[in-house]
Amino acid sequence: MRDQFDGDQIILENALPFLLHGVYQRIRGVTYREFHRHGLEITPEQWIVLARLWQRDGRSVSELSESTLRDRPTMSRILDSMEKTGLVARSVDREDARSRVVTLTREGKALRKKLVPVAMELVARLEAGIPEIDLLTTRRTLRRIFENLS
Amino acid sequence: MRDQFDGDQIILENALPFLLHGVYQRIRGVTYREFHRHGLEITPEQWIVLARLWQRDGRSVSELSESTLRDRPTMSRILDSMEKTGLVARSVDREDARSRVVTLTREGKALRKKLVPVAMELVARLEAGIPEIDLLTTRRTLRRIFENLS
DNA sequence: GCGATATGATTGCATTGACAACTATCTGGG
DNA sequence: CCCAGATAGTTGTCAATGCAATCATATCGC
Repeated sequence: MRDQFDGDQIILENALPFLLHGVYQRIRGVTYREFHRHGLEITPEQWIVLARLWQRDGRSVSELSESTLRDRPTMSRILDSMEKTGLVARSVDREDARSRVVTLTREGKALRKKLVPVAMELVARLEAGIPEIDLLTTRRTLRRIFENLS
Repeated sequence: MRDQFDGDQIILENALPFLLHGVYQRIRGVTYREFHRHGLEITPEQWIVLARLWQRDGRSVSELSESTLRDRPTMSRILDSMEKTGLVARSVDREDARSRVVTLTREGKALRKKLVPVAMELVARLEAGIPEIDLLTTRRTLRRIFENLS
């Protein structure tokens, strides 16, 4: 606390929200450019959706929304663009006509082999030289912050 | 690494980029609503700009862009909205006609007394129950990741 | 002093994202 | 069986963001 506020003077450099935003933006930018450098016309947000569908294909929009931490309207539009570029298809759920089943196209499935190695390289790069214990502490702390704000 | 990829199976829950995004989104949302709950019609991004100007008033758009980790077009537009709501004013720099000097209005200055306590409450809430040492490790790790991607 | 180049700022375009409103469909109480 | 309320999804609006392009002004080399 005292490292982020000195009286009513604000020390942004030490503020976790500021750091988190900066680090995430940088990760996102590097990821985006790395995908495109490999000729993969995909955004990091679409990559998350693909990752979920590779785990288990045929999910609803709501389920994708929750499991990727995006709200439903956002997921709906991410799927719009993925449908337009031919990565996924939406069809009406036979058991509930309100619901849509999102499935990977052949192309969406095929991307896995290309994207996963790029993602692994990126993770290796961003974690380089950081002790495993610090990474564990960071994850635990981030999860705790998340819960604190629930 | 192995906690995020199991073969070519992806475990999003352990992926730092995924965690960072989720935590930041939640912080941003809570901050936004907390400001508005107090009748402060301000976005978290505008709050960062104000914090910088409270430290030292009269900065250029570029300087604000760099010190808040936003790109220049983004800063330009954040300033548009802040100018519209009367928080800041832009004027031409006397020493360099390309440059604009951004200054706080009376209202922009006055917000400090209201916003800082709300921000301090938020920081206390998000850090609640987390050992100081873990917060330090987390900050150090985030900075290291940031540098790794430079 | 002039032209090439660099820099500061803005604008255009597309995506992500929050929130509210709306449509379609389902489910439960009577 | 029908209506009220809940749920799934989409659309509208607005702000934040990235990238490319543009415009104005400065600066550097000759």
